[in-house]
Amino acid sequence: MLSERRLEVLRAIVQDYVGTEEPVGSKALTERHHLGVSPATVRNDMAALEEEGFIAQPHTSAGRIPTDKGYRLFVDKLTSVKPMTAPERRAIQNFLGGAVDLDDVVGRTVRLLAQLTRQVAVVQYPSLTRSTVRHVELLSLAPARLMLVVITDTGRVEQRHVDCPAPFGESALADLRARLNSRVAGRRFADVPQLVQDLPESFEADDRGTVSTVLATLLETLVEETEERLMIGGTANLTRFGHDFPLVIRPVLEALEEQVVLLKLLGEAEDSGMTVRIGHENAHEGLNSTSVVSVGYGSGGEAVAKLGVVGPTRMDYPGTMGAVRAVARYVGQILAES
Amino acid sequence: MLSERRLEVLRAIVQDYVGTEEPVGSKALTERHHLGVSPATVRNDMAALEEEGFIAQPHTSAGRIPTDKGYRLFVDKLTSVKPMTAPERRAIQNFLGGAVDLDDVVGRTVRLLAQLTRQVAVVQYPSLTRSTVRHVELLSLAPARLMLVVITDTGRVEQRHVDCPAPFGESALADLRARLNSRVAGRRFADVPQLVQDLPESFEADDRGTVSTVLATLLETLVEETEERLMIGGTANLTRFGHDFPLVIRPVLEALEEQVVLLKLLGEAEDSGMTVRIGHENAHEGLNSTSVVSVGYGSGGEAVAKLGVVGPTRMDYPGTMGAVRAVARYVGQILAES
DNA sequence: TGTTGGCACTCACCGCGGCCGAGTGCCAGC
DNA sequence: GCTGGCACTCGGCCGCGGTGAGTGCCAACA
Repeated sequence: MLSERRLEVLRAIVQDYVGTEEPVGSKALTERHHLGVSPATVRNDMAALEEEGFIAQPHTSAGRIPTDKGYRLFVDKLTSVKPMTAPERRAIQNFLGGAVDLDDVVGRTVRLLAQLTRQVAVVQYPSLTRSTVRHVELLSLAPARLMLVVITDTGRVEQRHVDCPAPFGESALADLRARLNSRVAGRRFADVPQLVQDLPESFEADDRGTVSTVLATLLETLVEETEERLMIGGTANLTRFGHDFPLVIRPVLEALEEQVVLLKLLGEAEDSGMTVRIGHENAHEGLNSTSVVSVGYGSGGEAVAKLGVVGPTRMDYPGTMGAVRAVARYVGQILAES
Repeated sequence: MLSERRLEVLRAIVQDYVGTEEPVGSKALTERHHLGVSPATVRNDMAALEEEGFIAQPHTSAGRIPTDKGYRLFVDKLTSVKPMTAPERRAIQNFLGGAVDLDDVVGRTVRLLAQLTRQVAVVQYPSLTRSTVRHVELLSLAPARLMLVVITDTGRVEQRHVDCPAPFGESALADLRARLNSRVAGRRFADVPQLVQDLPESFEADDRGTVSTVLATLLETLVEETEERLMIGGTANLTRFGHDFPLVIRPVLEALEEQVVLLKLLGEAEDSGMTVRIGHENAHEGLNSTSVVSVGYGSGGEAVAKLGVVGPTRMDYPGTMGAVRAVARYVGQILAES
């Protein structure tokens, strides 16, 4: 086990490196922190920390920088989330309070988070898994072509075209529309599949193909609708990455463009509580030199979606975690109110 | 006026510089292009071109690079749009053809354009104002509460609640729905107001209030929902900007995050035909070292929105313009079909 | 055993100077 | 008006040594 002082040294190294972006040496450490020991002692401690893999030196004769493992220990044991100041909290509330609709809430949240943390912000739209179907509408566009419109209780409207295997009469259409609505209206998305399962059987043999096609499209729509969307912002902050950034920034930009990657990233985080993934802890290769701080947010006690930031592993963890937590809390409040 | 050969020299300089990203000298020019004259002659021509401000030299003893003015002349007079090859066109069609809804069309278009041009792609959602109405749907939510859904030919769906002054029967609803659609379906938004003007008169006195309310809401939707949205992609391509890119990339990223800036950018372009804005021709300062190639697209002959790419002034103009034009054309087709 | 001062060593960084070569402008000749 | 020749410029590329921050090791000390 590492002694108390050695942990203190690690903490000091992390703090200095995050601040200066340069490898930190033993002498500088003793000067900037009152550790009460001489540089020589610190050197011994550093050697031990390096032995354990918490820090590394980029060149033989240079200072040390924290490794992913070092940051991990720092985040887990050596620091605590830095709370926002009262003015900051007020500013957050004011800014988010001005939102007019869901898109606006998410948009403002992204901008706010990017500004507060000076990093790339990612906000997932609230999950719609608990939404219900308000109405399903079927329109005939051509003899064998229908339009399916699904309206949810959250006011969302989704629309799809359906190419029928066979022409479908107006009366059959009206029939299907009526039966469909009587079954699914007011029901939760998740329940729709079994509610409509046996519907084709009650139709004429000629029409069953079309009915099945319509149902398949409906189910597909619901699945897609519950699929999570997200918004990102603050990509300009990537330019603050460091000197070697041309090489680093590209895979990050590429990863950020792949919503799938980001959704997986957020999905891997814990449902409740804040998650910090550091460097190589991120499964995606392009994000190996970044850290992701994420947390769930929701209108009630339960998280309906997640938000977070992506930044260099060399980031101000306490401050970032504080900002992420605070923003998540206030977004939850706003959602609960609206 | 510049002689024919001097224009040829300018064209060669642009082509070489775009390819190599390095200042091009007189000797290299004569070697790579069969101009039929010696380097000395080319030097004279270059001096003249520099005098006129079409090219410049970064250092006293280096080759020349085109200025914004040089690129402008190149685009206007010295080149033509490079058409896509047949396989490319097929690939575009296949890729866009797989889209399931408007969001998907726009998303695919952005990805496609970014990939084809290897630059940042910007696609504006079809504007409502220039669209036509495909269908208006009315649903009864409660005795005196309706839902109005407007579906446009571009696949966009807008939805509103209507609180009626008086209860409205199902038959009257069906009647209104039918008459409304027979009048406005297929018509442009702009024409809707006079088309429905006298509609209330043909209803029972009791229902006129509701009909008027519905119509008011419909008109309001058409007017109010002109909010333009857009999608961008391919920001990872910004890393191909050049060596000095850390300084250049940041304002570009910042500009791209401001949708207002981009909308203004596209708005400034001509409504029909392709627009190329080179370097300082862009009003926004952050985009002074980029060129923007944009074009309108639409389901019919008329443009309903714009799309384009943002890249370094040193870009392959013929190729980029070809790709932008081709994508716009096929997106228009897809929208018309769906 | 842990801490400290001393000391030799390493090596990235910086500034200097010289060389090289691509590219230029000018000019006289065809 | 084109061409070859020529002197000149100057950015980029070594190779050089000096500098200094930082290290590891060791002997001495509490």
